[in-house]
Amino acid sequence: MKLSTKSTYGLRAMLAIAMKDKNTATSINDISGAEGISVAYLEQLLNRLRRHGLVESVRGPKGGYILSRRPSEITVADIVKTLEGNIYPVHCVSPKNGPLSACSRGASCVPKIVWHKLARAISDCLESITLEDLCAEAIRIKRRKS
Amino acid sequence: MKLSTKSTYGLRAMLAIAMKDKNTATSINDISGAEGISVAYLEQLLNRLRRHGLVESVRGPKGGYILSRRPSEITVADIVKTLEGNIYPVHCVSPKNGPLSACSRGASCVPKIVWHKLARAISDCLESITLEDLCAEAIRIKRRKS
DNA sequence: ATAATAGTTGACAAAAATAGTCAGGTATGA
DNA sequence: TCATACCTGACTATTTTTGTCAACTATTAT
Repeated sequence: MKLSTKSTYGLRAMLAIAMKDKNTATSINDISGAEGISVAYLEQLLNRLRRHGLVESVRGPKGGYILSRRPSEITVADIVKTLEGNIYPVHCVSPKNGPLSACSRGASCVPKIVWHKLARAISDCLESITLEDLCAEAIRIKRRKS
Repeated sequence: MKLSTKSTYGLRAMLAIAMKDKNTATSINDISGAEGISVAYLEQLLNRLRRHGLVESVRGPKGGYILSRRPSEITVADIVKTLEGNIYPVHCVSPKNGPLSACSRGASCVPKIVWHKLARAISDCLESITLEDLCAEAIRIKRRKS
């Protein structure tokens, strides 16, 4: 029941990009320096986020990444789903297994009730938090310090 | 963000034990046959559940396992915590890291807000479901079939 | 007693996932 | 045309998962 570093690093990277002016791209090098994550690993993560349409890249000098939607339109669930592959705690409740999520144990599988509830709880939680929320919190913390 | 088979198998085993009369022990062999899980692996899981006080063992012929508390007093969270080690999606929000869960990133770590909320959502969900609930559901399903 | 049943324990091992690294490539602006 | 910075795929070490196996201990029926 662990999230991998992909999600935690990915969220930190996305937050770093979101905190900048909309027109200013954030380079991997900047993120690496600020967050202490290796450049090569960040490349992998941001590439994935770009292919899933969460960020856009700007090449050349002064290049980097910008959000492809407004911070209020990007949820933590979007980021986690992209980087972990999916968000489901047990594969039998993944939508891939049909709309009624039938696994090999059939419809009378009682434990599946639990995993469905859990999947819903996780989904609801992560979908309720946007990058805008986190930016606001970051600004609040910064202000409190000064 | 995956639960291991330890949790899914473990819950099925616990449910099998809970479905039997309180005074009748359920052997690993029975569970293995009914659930299609290997005897050797079940031994590992039930041992852990016993050491954490969720089941008691009865040795010798007609032996097996019984619940050490009433089904209404055992939650899915108990089982998952025992078998996965803990229930926290990110180690930085584990209580081991102090009451305020300080990680190396300190108190001003904004992403931590997310992981705390997630940990709470998961915990609340799994703590709200008891073995009694699942037994009731199993009986309901069985009745519907006949 | 003793044989059969059934839990106890620790060590071992294959397979998969994680957490990166690395080399070489492409696009862009000064 | 050079420096910056993204792009891509392949590769690898480590850790976790998912078990297996062998030998042992306790209990009951005969």
